[in-house]
Amino acid sequence: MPRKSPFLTIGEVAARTGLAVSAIRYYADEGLITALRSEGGNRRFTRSEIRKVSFIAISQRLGFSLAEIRGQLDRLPGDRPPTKADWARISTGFRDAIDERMAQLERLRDRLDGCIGCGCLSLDTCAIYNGDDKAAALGPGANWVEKRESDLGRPVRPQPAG
Amino acid sequence: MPRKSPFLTIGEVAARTGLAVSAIRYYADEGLITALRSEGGNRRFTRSEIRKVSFIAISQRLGFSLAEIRGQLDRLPGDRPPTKADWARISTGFRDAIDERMAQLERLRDRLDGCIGCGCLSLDTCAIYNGDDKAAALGPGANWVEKRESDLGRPVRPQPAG
DNA sequence: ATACTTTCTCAAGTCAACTTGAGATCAAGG
DNA sequence: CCTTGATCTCAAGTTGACTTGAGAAAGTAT
Repeated sequence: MPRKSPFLTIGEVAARTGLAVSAIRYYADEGLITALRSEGGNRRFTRSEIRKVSFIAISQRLGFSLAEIRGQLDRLPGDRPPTKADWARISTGFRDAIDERMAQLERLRDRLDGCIGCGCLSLDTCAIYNGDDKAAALGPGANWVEKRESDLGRPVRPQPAG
Repeated sequence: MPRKSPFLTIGEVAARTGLAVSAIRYYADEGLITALRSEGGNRRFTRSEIRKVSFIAISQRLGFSLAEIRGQLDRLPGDRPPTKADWARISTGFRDAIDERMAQLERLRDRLDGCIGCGCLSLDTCAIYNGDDKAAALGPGANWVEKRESDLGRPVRPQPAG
């Protein structure tokens, strides 16, 4: 084990963050975090990189993709270690994102209440599916409120399971 | 185009739900929905299958995986078309799931407020990451509140961008 | 110097949820 | 019957976020 250096090995970063070594390597290769190199060529990380890894892990928990996370990390200074203020700014963005997601769910739930009443669950009329964030362009009205369920015609045979 | 039958072609199901034909086929192959067959071997769907497809699409919007959705769909009767009550029961499950997700986010947000204050974002101490739903087993305290950032030692060279 | 662990580089595999493509067949209007 | 468009099967490709494996080199304790 490496003794005493301001730099951390990939294994240490992995241990500190609880992630797999391969994940850390992946983030470094993707440029999400910065890896320096030892004389022998092994990756070495500054402590501030750990914070970035933490940021990545937490953001993923909130449902952000690595692409989105990259966008946030790009807002950090590239020439100096990020300060508390730098991180706080991004944390605030987090809070906003959470609030937004919650508001979305709340709208969804309200609409759902109506849906439980009507029991429709039809894509074209369902308020959940056709929220304000995405409107599917659909054909003429589908009638999920029982129109005529008789009129059997063509014979059928069950699908061979598989 | 098929004229007048209580059964729908895969293309009609796709058009009604706004999904791709390949997606419908995939769901049928996976057994999430039931496909009957025409004499010639083409898939034929009852109207209630559309509702299932809608259910799948909506559930995915709420962040459920197909595996979870399958679990819900399995609760529907296999021998008869689902009634309004059957669907309402599942819709209620929806509502509960949304409420749960919202509660999770709310806890997250409250914890985040503390984090913005401390500016930590450290995986082992961060309240967001170490929520009540998952506790990472980590080593002895990582000190992200600046311990000693001096003591440079081993030389390093930047990683070849790639 | 030896032994042992860690890390390295690639390449390839995994999983979910589908999509795409090839070549053949079905269905329906004229 | 013929033509056109919809479907069929089966295999393989796609994307995101990694993991796994092989074989070699680095790093550290003794």
